[in-house]
Amino acid sequence: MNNTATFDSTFEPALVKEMQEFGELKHYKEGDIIMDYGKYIRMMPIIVNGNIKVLRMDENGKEILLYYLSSNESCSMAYSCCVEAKKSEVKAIAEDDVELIAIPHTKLDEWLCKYPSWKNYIMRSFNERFLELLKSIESIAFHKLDERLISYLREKQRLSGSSVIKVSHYLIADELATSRVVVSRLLKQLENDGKILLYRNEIKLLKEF
Amino acid sequence: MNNTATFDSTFEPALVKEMQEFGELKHYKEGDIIMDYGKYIRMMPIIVNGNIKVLRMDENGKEILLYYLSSNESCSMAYSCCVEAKKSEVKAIAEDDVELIAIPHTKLDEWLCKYPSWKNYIMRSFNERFLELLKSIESIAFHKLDERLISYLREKQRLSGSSVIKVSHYLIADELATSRVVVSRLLKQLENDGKILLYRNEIKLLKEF
DNA sequence: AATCATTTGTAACAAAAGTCACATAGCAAA
DNA sequence: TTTGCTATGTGACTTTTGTTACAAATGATT
Repeated sequence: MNNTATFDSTFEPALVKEMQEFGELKHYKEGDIIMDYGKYIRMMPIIVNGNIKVLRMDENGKEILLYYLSSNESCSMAYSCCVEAKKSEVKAIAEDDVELIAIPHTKLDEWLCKYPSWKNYIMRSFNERFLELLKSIESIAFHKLDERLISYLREKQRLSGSSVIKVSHYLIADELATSRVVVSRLLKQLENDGKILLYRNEIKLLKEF
Repeated sequence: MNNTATFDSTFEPALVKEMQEFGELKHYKEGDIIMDYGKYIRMMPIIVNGNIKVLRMDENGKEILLYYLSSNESCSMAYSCCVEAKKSEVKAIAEDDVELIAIPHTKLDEWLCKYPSWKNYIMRSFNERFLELLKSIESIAFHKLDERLISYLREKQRLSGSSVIKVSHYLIADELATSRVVVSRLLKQLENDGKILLYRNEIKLLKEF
């Protein structure tokens, strides 16, 4: 394993060394399913680069986007699942090409007491994920679809670093837990307002957006 | 401190002893604010008996119910906030009379390495709270108000152990993040369907509910 | 009993979101 | 070029939710 440059400032040298020794560097391509509902989780991922989207499905198969994980972040859900040997309640998909370090669950506990920086990282991670879920709840409970759609597009822009977003209206509808027709309608409204341009599988955000 | 009978099966004797020594038993009356937005959190609560409701407010002051905490449970949010010396992002109110043990933040870390049962408790707590939030998201995103209202009433029934629920339509509307008129309308529908009986500040759930 | 604050009921309407049906456009493989 | 699949556009309609306004009921307090 290499590519841990960014970790050097976060973790103690001895921990970085252990991470290099016991962590396994994994690669995923865009669209790969990294974690799925009901699967046991045996390792905790720390993302080196790329973005992961985390989804939740209801009884009827409808999925909603919970949050994204980016470089240096980790899924705290995975952590507590590992420690407790639980099955996953969420699905994780590579949003683009992803490189991550898989930490075997046997080490998670050990490091918690051994390295303060690890404990802090885990706690910060729990807190961040908790806040992401709160943000998600706020978004659904307090904001109308047009606002949620705009937030969604901004988030995509932030993650990809580009104003050209490659998605179909169907995917957006899925991730916002609504229907395609509604999304098309709202997007067309944004286009009429001069905020965006619509193409097949592509949305271009203008300066006015 | 006494009243830790239920903890004996969960925690090592030595830990129970430490909890008795360092934990502070606190009492709250129904409606007391146990934790508020922006306040620093310096102790982690473990509930001995009673129920606590945890709320989240948006920018405009509207609040939504996140979940309830009952006996033996704890707010994992408080834990990570303690460790990181963060301000609270949520509000906690005593749903009925509450007794809790306040663990000072200095002990949290120490016990994590010292007592496996403590670490397990904390991890389970994180996981449970995470799942509560997922449930909350599912409820808002996938279910219509009539279904959410029914779940709400059932939860109240479960917590109070009674089929007679003492709340105003206003409170329900607040906690479900909707308006009073809508709640009254849906409740009246349930009454017409022979599922409940409506009184002032009181809802009686019938067998048919 | 009269007063008052609070809660609940309800009509009427507006806005938001969901659904159905079908047309059209874009792209790629045969 | 034709075929076919997928994506998008849009009208028409329904359902759900939100809003406003006001009436009536309830319970506590003078």
